[in-house]
Amino acid sequence: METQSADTGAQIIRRLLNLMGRIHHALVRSGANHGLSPAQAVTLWSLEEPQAMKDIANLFGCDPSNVTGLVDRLESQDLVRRTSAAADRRVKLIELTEEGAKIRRAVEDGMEKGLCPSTELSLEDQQQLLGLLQKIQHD
Amino acid sequence: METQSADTGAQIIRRLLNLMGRIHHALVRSGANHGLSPAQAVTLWSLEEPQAMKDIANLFGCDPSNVTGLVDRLESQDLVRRTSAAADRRVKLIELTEEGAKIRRAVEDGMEKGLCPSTELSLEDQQQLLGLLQKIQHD
DNA sequence: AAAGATACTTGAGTATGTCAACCTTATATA
DNA sequence: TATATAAGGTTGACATACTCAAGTATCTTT
Repeated sequence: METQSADTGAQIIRRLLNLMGRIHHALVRSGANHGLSPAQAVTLWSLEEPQAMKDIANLFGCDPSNVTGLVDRLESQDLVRRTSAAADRRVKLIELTEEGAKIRRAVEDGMEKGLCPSTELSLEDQQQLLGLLQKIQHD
Repeated sequence: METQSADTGAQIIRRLLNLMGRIHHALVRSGANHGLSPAQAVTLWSLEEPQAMKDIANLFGCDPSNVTGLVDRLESQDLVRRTSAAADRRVKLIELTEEGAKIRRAVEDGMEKGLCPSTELSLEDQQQLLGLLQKIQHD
């Protein structure tokens, strides 16, 4: 029983890693169609809501100075804008420009076209999958 | 109905992207515990079986020349070895050394500890999830 | 007000990635 | 058979992505 459970867990991780590769690939590829590097595509993706630099760094698990460069390059393409937070002037909020939001939507569309569990699963299966994923992410 | 399905699909993608972040994070973090950079951890991970350079490039969706550098650095740490394929002498097969295999196993263990759907789902739910993931990956 | 923490930037250095040009080996076509 | 064409890898030049240590500006604590 114990070993069976561990086995299933390992298989799930393997499957998820594989799936992760496909999703990441779809995101990067769709971003590339709009002139984005992989890191830029991921950054833009995470900016549905404005975020502080430190939150982005935290999300990516990288050094804050790395985010400085990332945002610099996105800003020089007018996809993103730094604004100072009123409450704490140390904080810089990063938000999409109109152009950035447009590209983000285009990337999102491209992803759904390139990779669509919906097309591969019945509606029932989709809802079951969603339910299980929600259970995992109860944090 | 149509829109409900599209909605579910979008939610699934969002959940999976979130989960993807966690898994990738766990892999990178576990790799870092063994002195591996993110790209090196992913590369080692994909070498359960020996792979040709071009297969790795294809898997990562990157330029072949990039793989040259990756493998160079792994080889200089004695984690990986280039061997010529007998059938086609253009091809170079990359395989783990004993040391490389050891670290790969350690990384795998670390990942399962750091991130374990098994601990968050009942055995039934795990098997259901595995079944759904298998349906998605019928390729 | 002084000391310490937090958010971000800068500069130096490495790793990761692309592209174009090249060498070697296979394969196709004449 | 010869010759062209393609495929797998490497190299060199360059942009990007990353880390670390040090620095600036702004809170927060005492």
